[in-house]
Amino acid sequence: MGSLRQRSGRAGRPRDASDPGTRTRILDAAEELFAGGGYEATPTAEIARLAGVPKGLVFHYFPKKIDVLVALVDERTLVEEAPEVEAVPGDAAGALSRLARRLPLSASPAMRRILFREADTHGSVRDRLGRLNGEIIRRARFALELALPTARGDAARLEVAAVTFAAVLLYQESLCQLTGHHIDPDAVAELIAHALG
Amino acid sequence: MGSLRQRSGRAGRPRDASDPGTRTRILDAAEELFAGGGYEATPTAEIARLAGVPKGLVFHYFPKKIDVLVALVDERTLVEEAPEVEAVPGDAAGALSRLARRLPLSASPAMRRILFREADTHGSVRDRLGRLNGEIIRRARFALELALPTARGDAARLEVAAVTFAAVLLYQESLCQLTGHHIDPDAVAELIAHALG
Amino acid sequence: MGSLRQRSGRAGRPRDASDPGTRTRILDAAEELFAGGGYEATPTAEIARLAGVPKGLVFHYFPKKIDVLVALVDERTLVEEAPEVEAVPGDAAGALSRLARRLPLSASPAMRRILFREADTHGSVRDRLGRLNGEIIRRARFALELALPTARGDAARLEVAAVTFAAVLLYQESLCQLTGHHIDPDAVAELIAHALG
Amino acid sequence: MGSLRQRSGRAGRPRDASDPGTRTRILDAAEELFAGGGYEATPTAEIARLAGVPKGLVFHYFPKKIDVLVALVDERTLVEEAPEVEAVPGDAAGALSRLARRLPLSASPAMRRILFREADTHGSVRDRLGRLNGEIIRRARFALELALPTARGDAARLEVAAVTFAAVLLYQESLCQLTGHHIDPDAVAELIAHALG
DNA sequence: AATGAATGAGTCTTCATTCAT
DNA sequence: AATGAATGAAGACTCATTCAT
Repeated sequence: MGSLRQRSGRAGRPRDASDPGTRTRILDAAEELFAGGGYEATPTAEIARLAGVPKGLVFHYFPKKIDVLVALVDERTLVEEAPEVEAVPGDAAGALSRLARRLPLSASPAMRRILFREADTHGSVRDRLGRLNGEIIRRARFALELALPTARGDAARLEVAAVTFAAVLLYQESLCQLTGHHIDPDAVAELIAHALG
Repeated sequence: MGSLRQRSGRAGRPRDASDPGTRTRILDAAEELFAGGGYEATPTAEIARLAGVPKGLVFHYFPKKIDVLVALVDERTLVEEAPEVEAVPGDAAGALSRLARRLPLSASPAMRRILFREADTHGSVRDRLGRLNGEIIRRARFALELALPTARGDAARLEVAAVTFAAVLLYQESLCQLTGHHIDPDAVAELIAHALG
Repeated sequence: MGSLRQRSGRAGRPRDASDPGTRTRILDAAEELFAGGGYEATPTAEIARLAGVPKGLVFHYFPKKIDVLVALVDERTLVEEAPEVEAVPGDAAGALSRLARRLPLSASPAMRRILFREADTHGSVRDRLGRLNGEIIRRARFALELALPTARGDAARLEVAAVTFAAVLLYQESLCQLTGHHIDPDAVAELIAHALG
Repeated sequence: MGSLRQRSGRAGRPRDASDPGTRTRILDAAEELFAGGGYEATPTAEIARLAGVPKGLVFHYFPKKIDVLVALVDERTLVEEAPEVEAVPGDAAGALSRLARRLPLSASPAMRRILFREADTHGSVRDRLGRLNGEIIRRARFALELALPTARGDAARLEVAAVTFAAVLLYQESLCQLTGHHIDPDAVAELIAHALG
């Protein structure tokens, strides 16, 4: 909150070089508000106010309110091109930790909260979350396979390890925020590595 | 205009022996609807319709809509009196699995989904979720200590194991529903036991 | 249920030259209705109907119903800049009568009725009424002092005269309406002048 | 407030000697609440709660809510049998002052506030207020005629004096409450006597 | 593209009133 | 007479959405 520039000027103002553009400002505002109070609880008028644009303009860029959420999810939770996994054979914990730090999410913490919160009610958000989770699992599995060539035999356990780690990675913030209990991905990585080692 | 409101009213029907009671029917309906579409998206009128009671009666029992949610959380997510943990020394996986099957939650899956979904926006729900999580962590830790007397030395790792397992337990349904990826508590129990063993 | 609310909207008609403006029309309607049936007994929908605007527009200009009353009191019961009191020495009755005709109230009779009726329950209205009364008392006292320089010695009686006259002025309409008994400010002015003369 | 006995017992309880009776307790509660917040703003449920009786019982005694107000006005604002006016010839001020102290109103201050507040909207209340005012005017006129036999010639001025004094008497509390300005009936009596003297 | 007044369906909530017990 | 659950009409207020300018 308070991070967005307020724009009090009227129409026709020349675009400032540092002006991120109206559409972007609207999305910035929506991201902040959806993460804070949730999609349902955020009136479009509030988005407009925080973005510093007139109410009607939001509907110029996003004909329906849901389009704002869809755009946010589409544009701000990209699954990045798979970076190479640097796996040192034998160092499963390190491989997972590195994965954690390169989450294939260009998503801000705010976007991650939005993903969880709205997945329940909005199919497109749920799809995106599912795909993200799948991608993380895939990479965790791959990292573990690289780090522990000998463990390949126990595919089932490896899968469980990958799924568990993915869950921890994606949910860590929600977990902390909702339950008040911290969970440290690195420690979990270490635990899992031990289980497989 | 300016005159007195004229209103008509009628009294209720006799209570059937198998009737669980109006208040219970309202809570049943609310549980179903909140779990399905969420608290915000569920009009009180819808609760009344599903419960088979007139709209006004919902407010007779629950003066504010939020009171329905609070009652649900208060009455249907009880942390049960700690049952004895049956821990066979050496069998950490079994101890955790048994814990999973005796979740100190009298909560239905629906209630668990409600807990997560609404914890974000409703403090009292969040409190309850935090307490539940804390309780599960405590019991998991205790179960592990009983099952693995020798592991007591590594308190930190034990804690990570407990926290991870609690997260999996509480979130399993949300995880599955939101991401489409199943996570099997028993397999995770086995994984964790291996890590500590 | 659980889906997004679909709504339809339409935009407003062009403004006629003789159109006093929507906000003004709403206030006009509210003034009439509040004076007639009272604030509590007037639904906002009724205000909208009389003003010829859709229900929602009332809330566009006045977010809460009470804001309509407050705006009415703020904007339509102005205490005018003190006009000169024309006092002919010796003519106290005339001075008071002239004061009566220049009540420092731009308030219509309707607004005066509203002031009394709602002062009971709405602090801001009560404040305004108190200030008006104070102003009238002040002017009545001043007028009497100018008209009766010799009476200045008896300050207490002059004060009682001013207070009584102010009460009659402010309440005359309510008195008549509520009790059915007319009270003529000029006659009271004459009576009071006699008492001081 | 707090002056009414709370009755928590159930039906069939023997009537205590000091028990004023259910009907009376309901009226007591209503008087307090109507004077405090007004008739419209007082739910019948609130009356029942303050009276310490179940909601349904209010409607047993008073089938419609308005009947409570009507009963209050009928039974608690009696115009007393005219007491003799003690008028000392020549002492008009004293005659009026004595009248003020024997207001032909057995009404409590609370009832007087109710009379004014609800007269606007409820015909029967307005009637009663009109009759009271008429009675006070009549007595004031009579008192003045007795005290100032010589003033009889000026009937019009005497009438104005009576009307003004009646207004002050009836409205004194409302005036003070609404405007914050005190008005002293004795001082007004003195003023009026001077005008006629 | 920009603006904000206009629209009205929908939501929560209140409350007088009835009636079986 | 006593009790409180039951009923539903009405009212305040919200908000996505449209459109003239």
